[in-house]
Amino acid sequence: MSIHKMMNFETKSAIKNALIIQIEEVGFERVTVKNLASTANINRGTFYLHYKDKFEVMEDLQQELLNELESYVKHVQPLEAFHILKTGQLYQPFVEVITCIKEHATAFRVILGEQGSPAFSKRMKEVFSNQILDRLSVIGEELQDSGFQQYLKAFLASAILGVIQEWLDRGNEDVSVEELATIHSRLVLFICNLTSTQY
Amino acid sequence: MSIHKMMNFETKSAIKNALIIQIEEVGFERVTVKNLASTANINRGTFYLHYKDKFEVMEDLQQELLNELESYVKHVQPLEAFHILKTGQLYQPFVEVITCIKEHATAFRVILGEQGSPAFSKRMKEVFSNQILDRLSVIGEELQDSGFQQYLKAFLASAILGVIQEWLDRGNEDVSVEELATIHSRLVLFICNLTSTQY
DNA sequence: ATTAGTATCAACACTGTGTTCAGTAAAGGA
DNA sequence: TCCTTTACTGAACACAGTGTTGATACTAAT
Repeated sequence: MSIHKMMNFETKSAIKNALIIQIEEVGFERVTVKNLASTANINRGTFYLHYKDKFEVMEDLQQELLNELESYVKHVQPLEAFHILKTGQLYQPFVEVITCIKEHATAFRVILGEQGSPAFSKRMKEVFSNQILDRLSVIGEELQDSGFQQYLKAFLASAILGVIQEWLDRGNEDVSVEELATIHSRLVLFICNLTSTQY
Repeated sequence: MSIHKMMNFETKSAIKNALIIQIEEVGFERVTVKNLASTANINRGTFYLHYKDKFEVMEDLQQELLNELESYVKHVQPLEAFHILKTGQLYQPFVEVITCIKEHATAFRVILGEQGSPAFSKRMKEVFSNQILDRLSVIGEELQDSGFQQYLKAFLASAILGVIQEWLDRGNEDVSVEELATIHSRLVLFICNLTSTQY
Protein backbone atom coordinates (compact mmCIF):
# COMPACT_ATOMS: atom_id res chain seq x y z
CA MET A 1 0.00 0.00 0.00
CA SER A 2 2.56 2.62 1.02
CA ILE A 3 6.07 3.33 -0.27
CA HIS A 4 8.05 0.76 1.63
CA LYS A 5 11.78 0.37 1.99
CA MET A 6 12.68 3.27 4.18
CA MET A 7 16.21 3.68 5.32
CA ASN A 8 17.35 2.34 8.62
CA PHE A 9 17.36 5.87 10.01
CA GLU A 10 13.84 6.72 8.91
CA THR A 11 12.39 3.61 10.50
CA LYS A 12 14.05 4.34 13.82
CA SER A 13 12.68 7.86 13.65
CA ALA A 14 9.21 6.55 12.87
CA ILE A 15 9.39 4.27 15.90
CA LYS A 16 10.52 7.08 18.19
CA ASN A 17 7.77 9.28 16.85
CA ALA A 18 5.26 6.49 17.39
CA LEU A 19 6.45 6.26 20.99
CA ILE A 20 5.69 9.93 21.62
CA ILE A 21 2.22 9.51 20.13
CA GLN A 22 1.54 6.37 22.12
CA ILE A 23 2.76 7.81 25.43
CA GLU A 24 0.42 10.73 25.00
CA GLU A 25 -2.48 8.39 24.20
CA VAL A 26 -2.09 5.59 26.74
CA GLY A 27 0.98 6.40 28.85
CA PHE A 28 4.39 4.75 28.61
CA GLU A 29 3.24 2.02 30.99
CA ARG A 30 0.59 0.80 28.58
CA VAL A 31 2.60 1.17 25.40
CA THR A 32 3.20 -2.18 23.69
CA VAL A 33 5.58 -3.16 20.92
CA LYS A 34 2.51 -4.18 18.94
CA ASN A 35 1.02 -0.67 19.18
CA LEU A 36 4.34 0.94 18.45
CA ALA A 37 4.78 -1.10 15.28
CA SER A 38 1.29 -0.41 13.97
CA THR A 39 1.51 3.32 14.81
CA ALA A 40 4.83 3.49 12.96
CA ASN A 41 3.31 1.52 10.07
CA ILE A 42 5.89 -1.20 10.24
CA ASN A 43 5.76 -4.92 10.86
CA ARG A 44 6.17 -6.00 14.44
CA GLY A 45 9.11 -8.13 13.38
CA THR A 46 10.78 -5.06 11.90
CA PHE A 47 10.64 -3.38 15.29
CA TYR A 48 12.94 -6.04 16.70
CA LEU A 49 15.46 -5.40 13.92
CA HIS A 50 16.00 -1.94 15.44
CA TYR A 51 15.21 -2.12 19.14
CA LYS A 52 15.22 -4.75 21.85
CA ASP A 53 12.07 -3.47 23.53
CA LYS A 54 10.15 -0.28 24.24
CA PHE A 55 12.65 0.69 26.92
CA GLU A 56 15.45 0.86 24.40
CA VAL A 57 13.37 3.18 22.19
CA MET A 58 12.73 5.42 25.20
CA GLU A 59 16.42 5.46 26.06
CA ASP A 60 17.33 6.38 22.48
CA LEU A 61 14.74 9.16 22.39
CA GLN A 62 15.83 10.58 25.75
CA GLN A 63 19.49 10.52 24.79
CA GLU A 64 18.69 12.36 21.55
CA LEU A 65 16.83 15.10 23.41
CA LEU A 66 19.43 15.39 26.15
CA ASN A 67 22.30 15.64 23.68
CA GLU A 68 20.64 18.48 21.84
CA LEU A 69 19.69 20.22 25.06
CA GLU A 70 23.19 19.91 26.41
CA SER A 71 24.72 21.37 23.24
CA TYR A 72 22.80 24.60 23.95
CA VAL A 73 23.16 24.59 27.73
CA LYS A 74 26.93 24.34 27.24
CA HIS A 75 27.05 27.83 25.78
CA VAL A 76 25.66 29.39 28.94
CA GLN A 77 28.46 31.17 30.81
CA PRO A 78 27.11 31.69 34.32
CA LEU A 79 29.28 34.67 35.25
CA GLU A 80 28.67 36.43 31.98
CA ALA A 81 24.95 35.65 32.23
CA PHE A 82 24.87 37.08 35.72
CA HIS A 83 26.35 40.40 34.63
CA ILE A 84 24.07 40.76 31.60
CA LEU A 85 20.99 39.86 33.63
CA LYS A 86 21.84 42.53 36.20
CA THR A 87 21.58 45.17 33.48
CA GLY A 88 18.06 43.94 32.71
CA GLN A 89 18.99 42.60 29.29
CA LEU A 90 18.19 39.13 27.96
CA TYR A 91 21.05 36.66 27.98
CA GLN A 92 20.97 35.15 24.48
CA PRO A 93 22.36 31.63 25.16
CA PHE A 94 19.58 31.23 27.67
CA VAL A 95 16.98 32.15 25.05
CA GLU A 96 18.49 29.53 22.76
CA VAL A 97 18.13 26.82 25.38
CA ILE A 98 14.46 27.61 25.70
CA THR A 99 14.06 27.75 21.93
CA CYS A 100 15.57 24.27 21.71
CA ILE A 101 13.01 22.97 24.19
CA LYS A 102 10.18 24.70 22.32
CA GLU A 103 11.24 23.00 19.10
CA HIS A 104 10.79 19.61 20.74
CA ALA A 105 7.98 20.78 22.98
CA THR A 106 5.72 17.76 22.51
CA ALA A 107 8.50 15.27 23.19
CA PHE A 108 9.69 17.13 26.31
CA ARG A 109 6.17 17.65 27.61
CA VAL A 110 5.13 14.04 27.10
CA ILE A 111 8.28 12.44 28.52
CA LEU A 112 8.38 14.81 31.50
CA GLY A 113 4.64 14.39 32.02
CA GLU A 114 2.56 12.17 34.25
CA GLN A 115 2.50 9.40 31.67
CA GLY A 116 6.17 9.67 30.81
CA SER A 117 9.43 8.48 32.29
CA PRO A 118 10.37 9.21 35.91
CA ALA A 119 14.07 9.14 35.06
CA PHE A 120 14.02 11.93 32.51
CA SER A 121 13.54 14.84 34.87
CA LYS A 122 16.51 13.67 36.89
CA ARG A 123 18.66 13.54 33.77
CA MET A 124 17.58 17.02 32.70
CA LYS A 125 18.41 18.36 36.13
CA GLU A 126 21.84 16.79 35.83
CA VAL A 127 22.42 18.67 32.58
CA PHE A 128 21.57 21.98 34.25
CA SER A 129 23.54 21.08 37.33
CA ASN A 130 26.69 19.99 35.50
CA GLN A 131 26.73 22.65 32.81
CA ILE A 132 25.57 25.71 34.73
CA LEU A 133 25.50 25.33 38.46
CA ASP A 134 28.86 23.64 38.85
CA ARG A 135 30.51 26.65 37.26
CA LEU A 136 28.29 29.14 39.06
CA SER A 137 28.92 27.82 42.56
CA VAL A 138 32.48 29.09 42.44
CA ILE A 139 31.12 32.46 43.46
CA GLY A 140 30.16 31.55 46.96
CA GLU A 141 32.63 28.72 47.42
CA GLU A 142 34.61 30.15 50.32
CA LEU A 143 31.45 31.18 52.07
CA GLN A 144 29.42 28.01 52.07
CA ASP A 145 29.96 24.46 53.24
CA SER A 146 29.92 21.84 50.47
CA GLY A 147 26.89 20.10 52.01
CA PHE A 148 24.79 23.20 51.62
CA GLN A 149 26.08 23.68 48.09
CA GLN A 150 24.85 20.23 47.06
CA TYR A 151 21.39 21.15 48.24
CA LEU A 152 21.57 24.58 46.66
CA LYS A 153 22.33 22.90 43.35
CA ALA A 154 19.41 20.50 43.77
CA PHE A 155 17.22 23.45 44.72
CA LEU A 156 18.13 25.48 41.64
CA ALA A 157 18.17 22.66 39.09
CA SER A 158 14.72 21.55 40.26
CA ALA A 159 13.41 25.08 40.25
CA ILE A 160 14.60 25.78 36.71
CA LEU A 161 13.10 22.52 35.46
CA GLY A 162 9.89 23.18 37.38
CA VAL A 163 9.35 26.45 35.57
CA ILE A 164 9.99 24.79 32.20
CA GLN A 165 7.54 22.02 33.05
CA GLU A 166 4.89 24.53 34.08
CA TRP A 167 5.41 26.30 30.77
CA LEU A 168 5.15 23.06 28.76
CA ASP A 169 2.04 21.95 30.66
CA ARG A 170 0.37 25.25 29.87
CA GLY A 171 0.91 24.60 26.19
CA ASN A 172 3.93 26.94 25.91
CA GLU A 173 1.84 29.41 23.96
CA ASP A 174 0.68 31.96 26.53
CA VAL A 175 4.27 32.89 27.23
CA SER A 176 6.82 33.40 24.44
CA VAL A 177 10.37 32.10 24.53
CA GLU A 178 11.62 35.59 25.37
CA GLU A 179 9.05 36.07 28.13
CA LEU A 180 9.96 32.75 29.70
CA ALA A 181 13.63 33.70 29.56
CA THR A 182 12.72 36.91 31.35
CA ILE A 183 10.80 35.04 34.02
CA HIS A 184 13.74 32.73 34.53
CA SER A 185 16.10 35.65 34.68
CA ARG A 186 14.07 37.40 37.35
CA LEU A 187 13.88 34.24 39.42
CA VAL A 188 17.50 33.24 39.00
CA LEU A 189 18.69 36.76 39.66
CA PHE A 190 17.10 36.58 43.11
CA ILE A 191 19.31 33.68 44.02
CA CYS A 192 22.49 34.83 42.31
CA ASN A 193 22.32 38.10 44.16
CA LEU A 194 22.06 36.29 47.42
CA THR A 195 24.64 33.57 46.91
CA SER A 196 27.24 36.19 46.12
CA THR A 197 26.38 38.67 48.85
CA GLN A 198 24.65 36.97 51.79
CA TYR A 199 26.06 34.18 54.01
CA MET B 1 3.09 -22.95 55.95
CA SER B 2 2.46 -19.48 57.41
CA ILE B 3 -0.33 -18.09 59.56
CA HIS B 4 -2.99 -17.44 56.95
CA LYS B 5 -6.31 -15.63 57.23
CA MET B 6 -5.25 -12.05 57.53
CA MET B 7 -7.79 -9.31 57.61
CA ASN B 8 -8.74 -7.39 54.53
CA PHE B 9 -6.65 -4.48 55.76
CA GLU B 10 -3.54 -6.55 56.40
CA THR B 11 -3.61 -8.10 52.95
CA LYS B 12 -3.92 -4.72 51.27
CA SER B 13 -1.00 -3.49 53.34
CA ALA B 14 1.04 -6.54 52.38
CA ILE B 15 0.33 -5.87 48.70
CA LYS B 16 1.30 -2.21 48.99
CA ASN B 17 4.46 -3.19 50.80
CA ALA B 18 5.22 -5.75 48.12
CA LEU B 19 4.84 -3.00 45.52
CA ILE B 20 7.51 -0.87 47.19
CA ILE B 21 9.86 -3.84 47.34
CA GLN B 22 9.21 -4.77 43.73
CA ILE B 23 9.61 -1.22 42.41
CA GLU B 24 13.00 -1.01 44.08
CA GLU B 25 14.01 -4.35 42.60
CA VAL B 26 12.78 -4.18 39.01
CA GLY B 27 11.08 -0.80 38.58
CA PHE B 28 7.33 -0.14 38.43
CA GLU B 29 7.36 -0.84 34.69
CA ARG B 30 8.43 -4.43 35.18
CA VAL B 31 6.29 -5.17 38.23
CA THR B 32 3.72 -7.88 37.53
CA VAL B 33 0.67 -8.97 39.50
CA LYS B 34 2.28 -12.39 39.69
CA ASN B 35 5.40 -10.98 41.41
CA LEU B 36 3.33 -8.78 43.67
CA ALA B 37 1.27 -11.73 44.86
CA SER B 38 4.25 -13.95 45.54
CA THR B 39 6.17 -11.15 47.29
CA ALA B 40 3.14 -10.49 49.48
CA ASN B 41 2.80 -14.23 50.12
CA ILE B 42 -0.72 -14.40 48.80
CA ASN B 43 -2.38 -16.23 45.97
CA ARG B 44 -2.55 -14.39 42.69
CA GLY B 45 -6.32 -14.80 42.77
CA THR B 46 -6.44 -13.09 46.16
CA PHE B 47 -4.79 -10.04 44.63
CA TYR B 48 -7.80 -9.52 42.38
CA LEU B 49 -10.12 -9.61 45.40
CA HIS B 50 -8.47 -6.35 46.53
CA TYR B 51 -7.17 -4.54 43.47
CA LYS B 52 -7.98 -4.36 39.78
CA ASP B 53 -4.35 -4.16 38.68
CA LYS B 54 -0.95 -2.86 39.75
CA PHE B 55 -1.98 0.70 38.86
CA GLU B 56 -4.74 0.63 41.45
CA VAL B 57 -2.25 -0.47 44.12
CA MET B 58 0.05 2.39 43.15
CA GLU B 59 -2.83 4.85 43.29
CA ASP B 60 -3.83 3.60 46.74
CA LEU B 61 -0.26 3.83 48.02
CA GLN B 62 0.25 7.32 46.63
CA GLN B 63 -3.01 8.57 48.08
CA GLU B 64 -2.07 7.16 51.48
CA LEU B 65 1.28 8.97 51.43
CA LEU B 66 -0.17 12.22 50.10
CA ASN B 67 -2.94 12.27 52.70
CA GLU B 68 -0.48 11.90 55.53
CA LEU B 69 1.88 14.45 54.02
CA GLU B 70 -0.93 16.94 53.54
CA SER B 71 -2.09 16.56 57.14
CA TYR B 72 1.32 17.88 58.24
CA VAL B 73 1.79 20.44 55.50
CA LYS B 74 -1.57 21.94 56.49
CA HIS B 75 -0.17 23.11 59.81
CA VAL B 76 2.43 25.28 58.14
CA GLN B 77 1.43 28.93 58.44
CA PRO B 78 3.54 30.76 55.88
CA LEU B 79 3.44 34.18 57.52
CA GLU B 80 4.17 32.80 60.95
CA ALA B 81 6.92 30.61 59.50
CA PHE B 82 8.44 33.62 57.81
CA HIS B 83 8.69 35.59 61.04
CA ILE B 84 10.14 32.70 63.04
CA LEU B 85 12.69 31.89 60.33
CA LYS B 86 13.86 35.49 60.29
CA THR B 87 14.89 35.17 63.92
CA GLY B 88 17.04 32.15 62.98
CA GLN B 89 14.86 29.69 64.88
CA LEU B 90 13.47 26.44 63.50
CA TYR B 91 9.82 26.49 62.50
CA GLN B 92 8.39 23.36 64.14
CA PRO B 93 5.55 22.49 61.69
CA PHE B 94 8.18 22.40 58.99
CA VAL B 95 10.29 19.94 60.99
CA GLU B 96 7.21 17.76 61.37
CA VAL B 97 6.64 17.67 57.61
CA ILE B 98 10.17 16.42 57.11
CA THR B 99 9.80 13.92 59.95
CA CYS B 100 6.70 12.55 58.22
CA ILE B 101 8.68 12.04 55.03
CA LYS B 102 11.53 10.40 56.92
CA GLU B 103 9.12 7.94 58.48
CA HIS B 104 8.08 6.77 55.02
CA ALA B 105 11.48 7.42 53.49
CA THR B 106 11.70 4.22 51.47
CA ALA B 107 8.24 4.64 49.96
CA PHE B 108 8.84 8.30 49.05
CA ARG B 109 12.31 7.61 47.67
CA VAL B 110 11.20 4.66 45.57
CA ILE B 111 8.05 6.26 44.15
CA LEU B 112 9.79 9.56 43.43
CA GLY B 113 12.80 7.72 42.01
CA GLU B 114 13.83 6.77 38.51
CA GLN B 115 11.93 3.50 38.69
CA GLY B 116 8.85 5.01 40.25
CA SER B 117 5.82 6.94 39.07
CA PRO B 118 6.17 10.12 37.01
CA ALA B 119 2.87 11.46 38.37
CA PHE B 120 3.84 11.43 42.04
CA SER B 121 6.23 14.35 42.01
CA LYS B 122 3.56 16.49 40.38
CA ARG B 123 1.07 15.55 43.08
CA MET B 124 3.55 16.33 45.85
CA LYS B 125 4.25 19.70 44.29
CA GLU B 126 0.53 20.37 44.25
CA VAL B 127 0.34 19.71 47.98
CA PHE B 128 3.09 22.24 48.65
CA SER B 129 1.63 24.68 46.18
CA ASN B 130 -1.92 24.51 47.52
CA GLN B 131 -1.13 24.39 51.21
CA ILE B 132 1.80 26.77 51.48
CA LEU B 133 2.44 28.86 48.43
CA ASP B 134 -1.15 29.87 47.75
CA ARG B 135 -1.29 31.46 51.20
CA LEU B 136 2.18 32.90 50.95
CA SER B 137 1.66 34.66 47.64
CA VAL B 138 -0.71 37.14 49.26
CA ILE B 139 2.35 39.06 50.36
CA GLY B 140 3.40 40.24 46.97
CA GLU B 141 -0.01 40.17 45.35
CA GLU B 142 -0.35 43.85 44.52
CA LEU B 143 3.16 43.96 43.18
CA GLN B 144 3.27 41.05 40.79
CA ASP B 145 1.28 40.00 37.76
CA SER B 146 -0.59 36.70 38.15
CA GLY B 147 1.37 35.13 35.29
CA PHE B 148 4.63 35.61 37.10
CA GLN B 149 3.08 34.30 40.32
CA GLN B 150 2.12 31.03 38.66
CA TYR B 151 5.71 30.52 37.64
CA LEU B 152 7.00 31.61 41.03
CA LYS B 153 4.82 28.92 42.60
CA ALA B 154 6.10 26.31 40.16
CA PHE B 155 9.63 27.47 40.87
CA LEU B 156 9.27 27.17 44.64
CA ALA B 157 7.27 23.95 44.76
CA SER B 158 9.80 22.26 42.48
CA ALA B 159 12.71 23.63 44.43
CA ILE B 160 11.36 22.40 47.77
CA LEU B 161 10.66 18.95 46.34
CA GLY B 162 14.07 18.90 44.66
CA VAL B 163 15.83 19.37 47.98
CA ILE B 164 13.76 16.61 49.56
CA GLN B 165 14.54 14.28 46.66
CA GLU B 166 18.24 15.02 46.94
CA TRP B 167 18.05 14.23 50.64
CA LEU B 168 16.20 10.93 50.04
CA ASP B 169 18.59 9.89 47.26
CA ARG B 170 21.52 10.44 49.59
CA GLY B 171 20.00 8.01 52.04
CA ASN B 172 18.65 10.75 54.36
CA GLU B 173 21.24 9.85 56.95
CA ASP B 174 24.05 12.36 56.38
CA VAL B 175 21.68 15.19 57.20
CA SER B 176 19.24 15.03 60.13
CA VAL B 177 15.65 16.18 59.98
CA GLU B 178 16.57 19.37 61.82
CA GLU B 179 19.51 20.06 59.54
CA LEU B 180 17.36 19.61 56.45
CA ALA B 181 14.78 21.94 57.92
CA THR B 182 17.57 24.48 58.43
CA ILE B 183 18.74 24.10 54.85
CA HIS B 184 15.20 24.58 53.62
CA SER B 185 14.77 27.58 55.85
CA ARG B 186 17.91 29.25 54.55
CA LEU B 187 16.85 28.63 50.95
CA VAL B 188 13.24 29.65 51.41
CA LEU B 189 14.18 32.72 53.40
CA PHE B 190 16.12 33.97 50.40
CA ILE B 191 12.99 34.03 48.32
CA CYS B 192 10.57 35.21 50.98
CA ASN B 193 12.75 38.21 51.66
CA LEU B 194 12.75 39.11 48.04
CA THR B 195 9.11 38.51 47.18
CA SER B 196 8.05 40.80 49.99
CA THR B 197 10.58 43.57 49.42
CA GLN B 198 11.77 43.62 45.81
CA TYR B 199 9.62 44.17 42.70
C1' DA C 1 -24.90 -24.58 63.66
C1' DT C 2 -25.10 -21.41 60.42
C1' DT C 3 -23.39 -17.81 57.94
C1' DA C 4 -20.37 -14.11 56.20
C1' DG C 5 -15.85 -12.99 55.19
C1' DT C 6 -11.43 -14.09 53.52
C1' DA C 7 -8.25 -16.84 51.14
C1' DT C 8 -6.68 -21.00 48.21
C1' DC C 9 -6.14 -23.69 44.01
C1' DA C 10 -6.71 -25.11 39.30
C1' DA C 11 -8.31 -24.15 34.92
C1' DC C 12 -9.61 -21.11 31.18
C1' DA C 13 -9.18 -18.06 27.02
C1' DC C 14 -6.70 -14.18 25.74
C1' DT C 15 -3.05 -10.74 24.73
C1' DG C 16 1.48 -9.50 24.06
C1' DT C 17 6.51 -11.14 23.71
C1' DG C 18 10.59 -12.42 21.47
C1' DT C 19 12.45 -15.30 18.07
C1' DT C 20 12.91 -17.75 13.70
C1' DC C 21 12.62 -18.57 8.92
C1' DA C 22 11.26 -18.23 4.28
C1' DG C 23 10.13 -14.72 1.04
C1' DT C 24 10.02 -9.98 -1.42
C1' DA C 25 11.23 -5.62 -3.32
C1' DA C 26 14.41 -1.87 -4.36
C1' DA C 27 19.12 0.12 -4.84
C1' DG C 28 23.34 -0.16 -6.73
C1' DG C 29 27.90 -2.14 -8.03
C1' DA C 30 30.27 -5.44 -11.31
C1' DT D 1 21.76 -7.27 -17.05
C1' DC D 2 22.71 -10.10 -13.28
C1' DC D 3 23.59 -10.39 -8.53
C1' DT D 4 24.30 -9.13 -3.96
C1' DT D 5 23.05 -6.37 -0.14
C1' DT D 6 19.90 -3.99 2.67
C1' DA D 7 15.46 -3.37 4.63
C1' DC D 8 11.32 -5.04 5.41
C1' DT D 9 7.14 -8.52 5.45
C1' DG D 10 4.28 -12.29 7.11
C1' DA D 11 3.39 -16.36 9.42
C1' DA D 12 4.52 -19.43 12.95
C1' DC D 13 6.20 -20.72 17.49
C1' DA D 14 6.57 -21.40 22.60
C1' DC D 15 6.15 -18.70 26.43
C1' DA D 16 4.82 -14.95 30.21
C1' DG D 17 1.42 -12.72 32.39
C1' DT D 18 -3.65 -11.38 32.62
C1' DG D 19 -8.17 -11.45 34.33
C1' DT D 20 -11.93 -14.42 35.37
C1' DT D 21 -14.48 -18.38 37.19
C1' DG D 22 -15.95 -22.22 40.07
C1' DA D 23 -15.07 -25.36 43.66
C1' DT D 24 -13.23 -25.59 48.21
C1' DA D 25 -11.69 -24.51 53.04
C1' DC D 26 -10.72 -22.11 57.24
C1' DT D 27 -12.19 -18.72 60.95
C1' DA D 28 -14.91 -15.69 63.69
C1' DA D 29 -19.11 -13.87 65.07
C1' DT D 30 -24.02 -14.48 65.86
